[in-house]
Amino acid sequence: MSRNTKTLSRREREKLVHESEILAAAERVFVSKGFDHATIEEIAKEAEFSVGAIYNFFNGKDDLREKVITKIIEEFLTLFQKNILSEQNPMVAIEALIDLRVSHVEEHGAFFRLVIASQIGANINMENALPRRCREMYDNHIQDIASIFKKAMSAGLVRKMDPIYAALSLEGVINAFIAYWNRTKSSESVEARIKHVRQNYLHIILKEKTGKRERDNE
Amino acid sequence: MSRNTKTLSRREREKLVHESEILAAAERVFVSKGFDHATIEEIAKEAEFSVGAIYNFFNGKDDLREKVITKIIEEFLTLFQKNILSEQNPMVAIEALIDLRVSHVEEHGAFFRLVIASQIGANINMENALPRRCREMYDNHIQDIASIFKKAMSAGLVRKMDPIYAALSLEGVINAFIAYWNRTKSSESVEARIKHVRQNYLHIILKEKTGKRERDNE
Amino acid sequence: MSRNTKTLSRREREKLVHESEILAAAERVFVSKGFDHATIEEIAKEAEFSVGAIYNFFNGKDDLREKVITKIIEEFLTLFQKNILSEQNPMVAIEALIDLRVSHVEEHGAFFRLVIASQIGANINMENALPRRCREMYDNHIQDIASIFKKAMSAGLVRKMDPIYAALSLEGVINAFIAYWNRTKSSESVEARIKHVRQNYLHIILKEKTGKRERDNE
Amino acid sequence: MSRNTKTLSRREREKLVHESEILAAAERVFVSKGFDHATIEEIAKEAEFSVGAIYNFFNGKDDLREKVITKIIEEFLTLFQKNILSEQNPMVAIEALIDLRVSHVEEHGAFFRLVIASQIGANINMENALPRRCREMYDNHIQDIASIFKKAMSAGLVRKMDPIYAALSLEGVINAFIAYWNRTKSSESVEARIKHVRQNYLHIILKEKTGKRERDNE
DNA sequence: CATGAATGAGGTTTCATTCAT
DNA sequence: TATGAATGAAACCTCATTCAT
Repeated sequence: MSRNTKTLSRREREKLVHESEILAAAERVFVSKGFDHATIEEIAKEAEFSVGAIYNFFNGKDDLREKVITKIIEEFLTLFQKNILSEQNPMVAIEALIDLRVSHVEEHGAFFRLVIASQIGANINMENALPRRCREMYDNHIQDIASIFKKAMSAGLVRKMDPIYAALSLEGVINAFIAYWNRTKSSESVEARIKHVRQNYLHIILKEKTGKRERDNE
Repeated sequence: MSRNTKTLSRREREKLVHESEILAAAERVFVSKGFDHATIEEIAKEAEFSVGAIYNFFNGKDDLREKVITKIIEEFLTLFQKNILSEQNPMVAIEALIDLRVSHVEEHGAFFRLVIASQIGANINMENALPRRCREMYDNHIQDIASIFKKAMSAGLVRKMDPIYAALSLEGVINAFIAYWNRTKSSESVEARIKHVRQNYLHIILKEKTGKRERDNE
Repeated sequence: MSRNTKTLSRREREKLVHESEILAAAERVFVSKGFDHATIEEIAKEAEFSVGAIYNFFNGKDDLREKVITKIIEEFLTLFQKNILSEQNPMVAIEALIDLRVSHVEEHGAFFRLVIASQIGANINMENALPRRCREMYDNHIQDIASIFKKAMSAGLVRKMDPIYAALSLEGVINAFIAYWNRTKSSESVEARIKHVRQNYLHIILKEKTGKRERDNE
Repeated sequence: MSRNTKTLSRREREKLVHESEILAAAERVFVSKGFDHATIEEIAKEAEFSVGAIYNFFNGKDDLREKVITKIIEEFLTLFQKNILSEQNPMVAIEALIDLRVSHVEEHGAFFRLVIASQIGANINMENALPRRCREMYDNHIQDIASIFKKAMSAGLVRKMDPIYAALSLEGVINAFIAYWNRTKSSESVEARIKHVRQNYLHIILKEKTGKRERDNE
């Protein structure tokens, strides 16, 4: 904390670089093979390190798995906090969130696949579960979204409902759409996908004022 | 077909019973451990059979996995076709579907955990994927839900949108809620849960006629 | 011994028939799969009996193996004793032996494949070896052939050499030729094959009298 | 090719040594137990490695089996090509071949037992068969022997016959003798054995010139 | 006797982890 | 630190044999 990146020795800097190279390689392998079918050897090959090197940086496969998940979530949440939480206008924030989620999954399929899939398996057994810290971060994230919705409801922009469920709904809808696009191997652009979310979910929950929205959909 | 159940010999009948006992045991183990962490030995123990017996019924672990998933999906879809598809009134059908999904997951957590988790992992690699047949069945199921929505839209009961996305939304919302309840280890009753889905999603997509709906929510 | 086939009860007669059906089925499976890759289940299926039935007739796979080998050898030796040993003229006997060996392998590939292959593996370890009794029978057989050669040598028909090695040579040459025909999937007639043995081995060991033999070869 | 043995690192050199140690151990176990009764565990123990190590070098038992056979054949054929094929005088070459075969089997029983047994079992089913490459090598080997015989025949040293069958005969005779010595647990010296082959087969096929040969035999 | 489902010992194979160099 | 060969526990799977019906 007190020492920033600039004060790190070459050794320390290289170590960080190597660590993140391994994490990136592990992510690729995890995503393509699934956690349990990924092997350390393959990760090592992908990272262009030796098997032993992996163990110099991480305490085994499980640790690697947790760190990969944590890294992906943290990256997403950093973007979320920077771009969405800071936004004052709740509707703009919600639109930006949809944007972020859809494009993030596009260039970073791992988030959806690993994190959400892990979360679904959560509370099954320890081995498959998300790291506790990630679950907490994710719960906070849902709370954050909920508070955006609350603000939008207070402003009369969105129909009244339990903000938590509103947040969950948005998550669920986006996940279902993404799964559908994956399943059908759809090749729509990110923009087209975002439009689908807007027209088929977001507009629905908006408070109608003029009936304009509905015409918009057609 | 020409020989119905009554004409099966005791041997044949017992074999069918044993097969379904093994499937049930495998489902329990798969659900509690996840596919990859479940072992044939544990499944055998759970089923109160020997390891070898499992292999008299199924062609290895992967076959067992596919058969379990298929069985669960088929059971769900049978209920769906019997109780929901036959329903003429689209709104009643949608309510019944929510009912079915929430209560099915309650007493049969496997559906959600295994099937949905598999589906999400689908298109990653073959080993984790849903059997092709199940994917087709699931896609048909989505189409069925979509056609219910279409009917509801034609009747002016639900806001206009792409019926496929409406179906996906419903799926996604229910999944997200269920995941949330799992995560928070919520112990709400099935009725309470169904009510959440109604108030926080279903009512939203209904076409407002009198403004009655919104008052309902509070 | 004192009761011949005619005095056997239907039960006993059927038992013998079944036993020999199983032996024949086992031979077919052993020949096509090799001893170790043959399974009792497959033999049972081939014999159109249940697995359990096999065990009513034989004391397990190993017993079955020994009985199959013994049966094949005995059948061959019965033919040998009837057709060759009784022959007074040694050259006729030798020709007849070549005839028998080549045509026997043709219609009964098992002899060559199982017995000879077993014999080669002999004295390696008990499990692969020929049953002791078969080895003794085979050794006697070699002695019998040797005595035919001895007679032929005494009569000045065949060049002088150790009769045992002469017998072994004949066996070896025939085996090598058969292996070659198998390898090249030759489809020559039995007659052509017999002619090969005559021209390329038998004529060679004959004592030349007139030089006629050699012209014969071309 | 560009890096010769001398440029291999210690690691690489050790790996090659270990690989050949495993091959040698596997050969010993295969020879004493037969392919199907040999276990990886026993091979590992014999090689003084762990079970897993075997799999670092070979792709399973079958691969190991093929590599062992290939190695033995190649070693034999290398000796054959160096010592026999280069020999100009065909009679010297044939004598040297008998020498090589008899002494090779003596100190390397594997050649006879594994390779010949495999070859005999060949065309039964894939699992027992020789690797295709070995079969081709063996066929070439037979051709090589045949061409030596052809030369000897052209030189008027050996009676005229089909050179291929002459080669096969030599193989068959040697194999039959070896099998006999195995069966009778003969403890004759290599020299004595070679003499048997000469007197009881080789001399027979020589073209008589002076009648000297025949006197030689007695 | 006939049946064939059930058994479980024994084999094969994988792969996370260690450790000497 | 980096390497990658070696390890061995743990999983999968087969099939000879048994035994209740």
